Amino acid sequence: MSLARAGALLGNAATTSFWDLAMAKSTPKNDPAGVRTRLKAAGLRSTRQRVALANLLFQHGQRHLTAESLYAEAVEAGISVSLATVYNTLNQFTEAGMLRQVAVVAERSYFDTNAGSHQHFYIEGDRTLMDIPDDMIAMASVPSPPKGTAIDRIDVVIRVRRT
Amino acid sequence: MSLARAGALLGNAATTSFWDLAMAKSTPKNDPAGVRTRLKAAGLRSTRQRVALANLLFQHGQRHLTAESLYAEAVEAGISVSLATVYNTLNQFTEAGMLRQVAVVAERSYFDTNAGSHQHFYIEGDRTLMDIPDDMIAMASVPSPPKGTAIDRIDVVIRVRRT
DNA sequence: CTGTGTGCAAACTCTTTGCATAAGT
DNA sequence: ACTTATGCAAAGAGTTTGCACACAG
Repeated sequence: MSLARAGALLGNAATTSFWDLAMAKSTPKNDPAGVRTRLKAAGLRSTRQRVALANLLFQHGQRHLTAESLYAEAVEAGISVSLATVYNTLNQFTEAGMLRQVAVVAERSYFDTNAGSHQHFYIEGDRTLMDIPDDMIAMASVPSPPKGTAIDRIDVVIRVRRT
Repeated sequence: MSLARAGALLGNAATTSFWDLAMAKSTPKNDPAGVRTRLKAAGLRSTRQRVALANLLFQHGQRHLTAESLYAEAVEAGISVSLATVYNTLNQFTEAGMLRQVAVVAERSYFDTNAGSHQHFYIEGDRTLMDIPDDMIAMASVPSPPKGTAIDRIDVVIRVRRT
């Protein structure tokens, strides 16, 4: 497999986030963030909670979060929403391709507002994720998948600790 | 970063498993598997349960398992052990470097009897892990870690699905 | 003997679900 | 109106912990 192809699999091609798409498309007057438009496109009703959470997620520009952290943010922002709804919403957004779920540690699910294929640093002491700039990582060779299977995606997590 | 160095970080150097070490070292008469010797080296008492589990883990040659699957195996084999002890033992072995914990999905912890640095396929439908042969994967470039941190290890999971 | 390991059940964390109520289209 | 989403609490998975008893060194 060529390096170019391997690079593409790791997301070295420019990634387009949900947010970029939303902004590039129509932004009606009462939908400054384009969130309602985007929800409709995903077949999701624009409920108060979903719009509020989507705004928190994509407007505020936070990139990595857990259900608990988003819930805390919502409470902080005075949004009336239950933790269960936060979980449901994160799962629906993930299913709709607006978020990406990242497995780094067993005890917690991380969601990334950049749904494009890209890779992560995980800072062990901080329980924090950081994006790895696309042009800074590439695979030299990618193994062929086991017979009868096709590659869905490649996840690279570089675990670092404070020195 | 050179390719050679990047390769090493991905575990392209020959990896030596706990089992190989145990076999290479002393194998006393009443310890055909070398497990008791190895436990002592790790500062762990050779209790009936630990020896039995270690034998299941390293003698039988199973590579990837969860706490539940090891517990099921133990019950099957007629070993009297509790699920809590299986969890404790897996964690102790991991801490001692005899096992490696792999994060692939949020809902389950996988343990790998190959504690050396190497990478994995994850077959999504099957919830199954497969090792990637060391010489089949390499990074072309590895980003420098964030300031004030050092790379602990790099995990690559290639998610595949059946076609 | 002495101290560590084990078993059990209960606790805990994270996440999902059931059902009545609320709200979007 | 009609249907889907929400909130709450309860259930559920996976994992850890506390304490009395068992056992290895």
